[in-house]
Amino acid sequence: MEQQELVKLSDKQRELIEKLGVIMEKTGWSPASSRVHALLTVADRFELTFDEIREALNLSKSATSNALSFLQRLSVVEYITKPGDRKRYFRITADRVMDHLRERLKNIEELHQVLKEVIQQRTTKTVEYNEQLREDYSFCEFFVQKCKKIFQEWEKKKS
Amino acid sequence: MEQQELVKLSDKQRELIEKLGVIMEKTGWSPASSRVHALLTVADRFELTFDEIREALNLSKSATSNALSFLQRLSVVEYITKPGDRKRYFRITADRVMDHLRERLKNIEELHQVLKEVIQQRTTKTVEYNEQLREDYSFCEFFVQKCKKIFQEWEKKKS
DNA sequence: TTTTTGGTTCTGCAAATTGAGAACTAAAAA
DNA sequence: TTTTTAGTTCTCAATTTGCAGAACCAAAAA
Repeated sequence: MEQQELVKLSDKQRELIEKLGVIMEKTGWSPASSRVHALLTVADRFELTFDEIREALNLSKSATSNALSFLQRLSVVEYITKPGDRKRYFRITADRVMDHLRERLKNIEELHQVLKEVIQQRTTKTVEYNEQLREDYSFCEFFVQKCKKIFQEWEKKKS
Repeated sequence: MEQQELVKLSDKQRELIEKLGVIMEKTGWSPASSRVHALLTVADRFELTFDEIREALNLSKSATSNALSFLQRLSVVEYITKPGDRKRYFRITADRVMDHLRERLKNIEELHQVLKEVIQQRTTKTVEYNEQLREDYSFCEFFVQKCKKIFQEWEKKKS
């Protein structure tokens, strides 16, 4: 019979949750997922239980559960357990920013792939425009390759 | 009294419009905007009038108008006019891929900025996690800086 | 074996988004 | 001056999304 859990948040923390939340919403996450992620990022304890999260953000169980599944599917959040404790402790996965960017790079790789097909099927009459497209295509390639290098370089730097 | 305009699209072109469309929807564009953009990318003529666009995609005037305004606001699409012709000819703006990526980089810069605030307000008790956050922060910085270099390098390469 | 805990899934509603169709507008043409 | 053209804006209906609340479930505790 445990007493009421509580995650105390300062005004500054609440403000940061909103700011971070909006940034992640812009990348396509739902409001609830964005805020759960933000809460785990700013809270004083960085491992929070399901109920602590839902209480701190005033979410329903379903919203909390769905947000957590979503974030876990993206490998942005993981959970640990503690011996003799049935609860899960959710926390931000390390390296999440880099992984997130890697994920977004995939979108550009998709674009690159489709641009190739577009170029292949284009009429040869629009010479200048085709040149433009080829340039976009090469740029995608260049960019993706360079980004991968950036990731590698960073990993080397860390080790 | 001009005859019916027509933008002929092959099956392959229609397929590519859908593929490209989905990719752009993933970045947050509406279905209609994504398809207008895709049409302008794959059509044999790369400058199309309002009515050609709406007819080729079976859109309403309002959907066409809104999609075009949206794309013009992003500077992804522009229009030209021809002497003695009242119609506007819409087309894809050059360098759109790079500009699009630049735009997305801003999101990371925002994240970088907020991470700084998060770090400043964090309890000093979660030593390891704070280290992780600082690393994310530095990585953002590293990445943004490197990306800007990539853009510069590409521009130099072109000229 | 029943109850409690920690969460997931289902149902349904409210709000936001999207786009159709009609009304509108400004400029050019007749 | 009226009509036509080229496009914009308004209104509304149809989806879509996001989440609350309730029902549900499996494992542990009682």
